[in-house]
Amino acid sequence: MTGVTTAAAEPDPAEKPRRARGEQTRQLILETALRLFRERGYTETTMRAIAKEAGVAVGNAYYYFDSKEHLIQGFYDRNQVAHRVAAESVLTTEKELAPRLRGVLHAGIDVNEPYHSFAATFFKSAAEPTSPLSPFSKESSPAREAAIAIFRDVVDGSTAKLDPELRKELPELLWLGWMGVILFWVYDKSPGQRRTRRLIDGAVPLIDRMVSLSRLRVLRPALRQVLALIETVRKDD
Amino acid sequence: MTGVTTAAAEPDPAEKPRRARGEQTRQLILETALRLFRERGYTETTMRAIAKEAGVAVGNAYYYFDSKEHLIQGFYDRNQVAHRVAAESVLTTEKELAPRLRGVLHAGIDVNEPYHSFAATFFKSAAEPTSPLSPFSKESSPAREAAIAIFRDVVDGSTAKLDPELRKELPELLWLGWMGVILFWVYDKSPGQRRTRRLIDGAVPLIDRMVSLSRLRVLRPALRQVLALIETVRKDD
DNA sequence: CCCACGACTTGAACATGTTCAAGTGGTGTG
DNA sequence: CACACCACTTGAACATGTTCAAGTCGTGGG
Repeated sequence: MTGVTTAAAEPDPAEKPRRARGEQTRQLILETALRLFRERGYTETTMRAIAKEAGVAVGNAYYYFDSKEHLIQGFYDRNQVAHRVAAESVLTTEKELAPRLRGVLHAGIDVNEPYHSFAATFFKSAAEPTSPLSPFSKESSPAREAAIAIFRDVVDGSTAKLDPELRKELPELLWLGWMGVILFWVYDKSPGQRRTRRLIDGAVPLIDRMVSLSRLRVLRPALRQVLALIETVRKDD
Repeated sequence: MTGVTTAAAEPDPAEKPRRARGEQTRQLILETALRLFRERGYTETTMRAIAKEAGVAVGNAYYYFDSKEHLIQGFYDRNQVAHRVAAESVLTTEKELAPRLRGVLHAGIDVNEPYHSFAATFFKSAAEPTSPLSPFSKESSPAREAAIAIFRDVVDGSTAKLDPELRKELPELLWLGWMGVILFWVYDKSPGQRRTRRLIDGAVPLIDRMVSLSRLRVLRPALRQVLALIETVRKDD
């Protein structure tokens, strides 16, 4: 917008011949910001505080990040990677669909747990459809794809037998469900967010059962109907 | 919070002995704000502009509304009532579950349609869990109950035969689904939001079918499982 | 070696949501 | 009728995200 460095960030190091110094400052600002967010919360952390703490001018932060919200993207990306790592062990150990899914979901909550108190605060940023932080936005596309890939792994690495059509759609559906869990989690005020844990433990067997049932003859038309709906809705414009 | 008039608003006229003048000013400010929101969008409308246009001081707006976001609650309540009215005709005409539900959902979109462009802008306000504007918040409880009541009407006024347990839970589940539709609608950039219409037309028969199927013996355990999950998750803390 | 370019940095200025101490005026009471 | 109370109103002051014109400085080309 302002002819300034795009927010594409880390996963794209082959852009302009960025001098090393610049990247260093960028990281410094990001680190500082995330630390302050963790320590004081998102709203309570002012851009001035971030700049001061990082030892730069406030305008400098805006040279690297289009807005305060854009700093969250860093958090976003980081957690995505952490989720992948945390899910690793279950995905190599378990072979059945249910425990694989359960493990991945719990791992996701584990990873986010330390940030629950302020995740809620900046969650609103992600909710705005026009925001680049929205999980459905173009800018979030890489992170989204990476997240969906985890669920593809959950499905493909499992022994579950299922309709090929469903198999194709399931990862994205599970990701959507995961978004729902996150939404629930953000609103969850129970101690340790145990309601979210209960939700996961209750929903996984249910999903597992429904996936099994979907092979029943009586349910065949229903399944086709579901898949047709997805198809219809997905078509843009 | 500031010992100031609570935001309970219109549905509670039997509060403090509010002088007529006050209520008048309150309405004036609200009308002006909603008009400007519609004309220029939410973000582009400044509190100063609202005050100026309404011919009052900016501080006066804050005497009646705790924040700019609180002005949205007015919009919220109003649309709730409009939805009820718009749904009336289908609910008296149709007797089958599917068309009743379909009619109510389409009516809801109809009512919101004129505000789509800026609904997205302030949607973020509603998304923040701590915000009184959240559909799950205590403050939204009356509006939420009213909305659920519509869906209770959809179910109870229909000829559909269903498990009594499910019957009890269905209205709230349908409301939750409605929230999902709204979420989809907010993100829907297709012309006239036709994808949302397609979603409704596709999902309603599906729900109808699933409700019917739920009476099948094979699916009995699955239904029980669903209901048990709801029960478990609902328990606070 | 010098210079020009452009990446990088600065901090004051700006826009806007919000607060607050100081009124203003109508009304019920002595 | 005068007074005190209190609902209501005011606008300047404040906090904070964001912008921008003006630097600073290292580096590659002449």
